Amino acid sequence: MSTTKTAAQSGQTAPDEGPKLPAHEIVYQQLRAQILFGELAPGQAVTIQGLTEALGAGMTPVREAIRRLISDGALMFQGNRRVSVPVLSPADIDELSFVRKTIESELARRASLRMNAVQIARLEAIDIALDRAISAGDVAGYLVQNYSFHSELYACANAPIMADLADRLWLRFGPSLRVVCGRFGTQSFPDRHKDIIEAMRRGEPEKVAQAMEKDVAQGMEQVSQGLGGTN
Amino acid sequence: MSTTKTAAQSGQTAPDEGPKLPAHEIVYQQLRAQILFGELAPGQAVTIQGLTEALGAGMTPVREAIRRLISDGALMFQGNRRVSVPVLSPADIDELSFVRKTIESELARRASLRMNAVQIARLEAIDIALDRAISAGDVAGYLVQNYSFHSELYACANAPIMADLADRLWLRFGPSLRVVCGRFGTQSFPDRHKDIIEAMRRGEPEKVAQAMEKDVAQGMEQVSQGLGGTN
DNA sequence: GCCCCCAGAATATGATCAAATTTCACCTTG
DNA sequence: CAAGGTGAAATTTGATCATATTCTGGGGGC
Repeated sequence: MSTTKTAAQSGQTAPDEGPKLPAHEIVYQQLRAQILFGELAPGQAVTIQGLTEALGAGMTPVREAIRRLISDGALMFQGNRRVSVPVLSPADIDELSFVRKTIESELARRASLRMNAVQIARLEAIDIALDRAISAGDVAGYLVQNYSFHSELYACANAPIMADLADRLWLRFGPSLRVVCGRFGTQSFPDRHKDIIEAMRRGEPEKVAQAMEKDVAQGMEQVSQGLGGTN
Repeated sequence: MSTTKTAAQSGQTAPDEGPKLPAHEIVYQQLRAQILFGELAPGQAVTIQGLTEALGAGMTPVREAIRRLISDGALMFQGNRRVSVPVLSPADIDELSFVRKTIESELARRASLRMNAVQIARLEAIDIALDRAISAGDVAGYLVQNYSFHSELYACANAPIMADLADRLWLRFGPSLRVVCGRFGTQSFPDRHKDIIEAMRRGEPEKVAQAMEKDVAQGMEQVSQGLGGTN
């Protein structure tokens, strides 16, 4: 009768990594990061068994994570039980560009109506880190900081559905963006993030939205150009 | 709708029956239809084991289907491992309305540039069936035909990403739409579908897009009004 | 060159483990 | 004495794993 687990959860405040979140969630986050930041190339095949040993996880969590990512558009169900990273066509990029421009500019508009000085400062800090990554030619760092900038901004918009949609869209062009940056580097940006921050400090939501639309348009244009040659 | 079990091993006499699609896909489609057409109410709890016996399927297919639907926004992961049908807040409806207006009007515009007379006729046939359902007070039929109208239209737009997004959005307000229709009936529509078809025959994409935007706005307004009282 | 057979991977099942909510008895309190 | 709250046990439900089955694709034999 005294065989109950007494030693397990005594006062441990657990320096352990998250014992709280389930395995399929961890696998999902890991795969998501790999796709967002370009560790998986467009067209690359993804197998369940490959991931089970690569991530040291069981089969069921990997299966569920893959299902979610397929639903996100981050992975593609190539008919015959095969799963791969999607390759973007020019038409796909065109669609993504349209949707991103409308949704993300609206998110930026809404965020600008709610952000306080502290939040804007945090955004600026991310942008500075982004500049450092560009100067250093750190492609991975650039991708991470660029995503952080947008993600942090959208988190302030108080619009969970649109923020979720925007997040999903990033998963679709993450691999391709990585390819383009690896091919041509990270320069060639007249940084619109500065415009966004400036307009935010002035309290001009329309200017913020316009700057965001330009930022998105530039980004998608770069992807379009970069993929035009080959692929 | 008592879905009898053992839909998996249908006889080999019918080659159409579906020996090709896996079980988790079937479960996904069934659940998707139940959500879209309001067999599940907002706020209702969804359990894995409940679905396994209700649909006569195994546990793994049900789990994967639920993951996909959570990713679609059709189901909600209520923190402590519980899954339920989301309840829409007014802010949610506002977001959905904005996104639907932009995406679906663009889809309608693109579709109108590509549709031929046969496709338009098919659309009109759906709209006639829709009118019949309204006249008969057939709420389920109304929901099905209304979805068919939009779905068929978007399938002609040659824009898979946006069509996919639109489909996902429908899953979010399907249950609430059902509640509203069950509460107030299906009348009160000055039918914008007629305007869409008319503008399409005339070859006026902008008119088509505008009519679609109004149709969406009316629909979301109705949901907003209908949910205002309770819930 | 075509067909059959085999290997490998994905799908599906059931069992087992862990967690959370619920139930219910017992104690405290008005 | 009755009513309400607290705590642990029990049931319900979700998560994970090991295993069996099925399907796809390719290679060898005819």
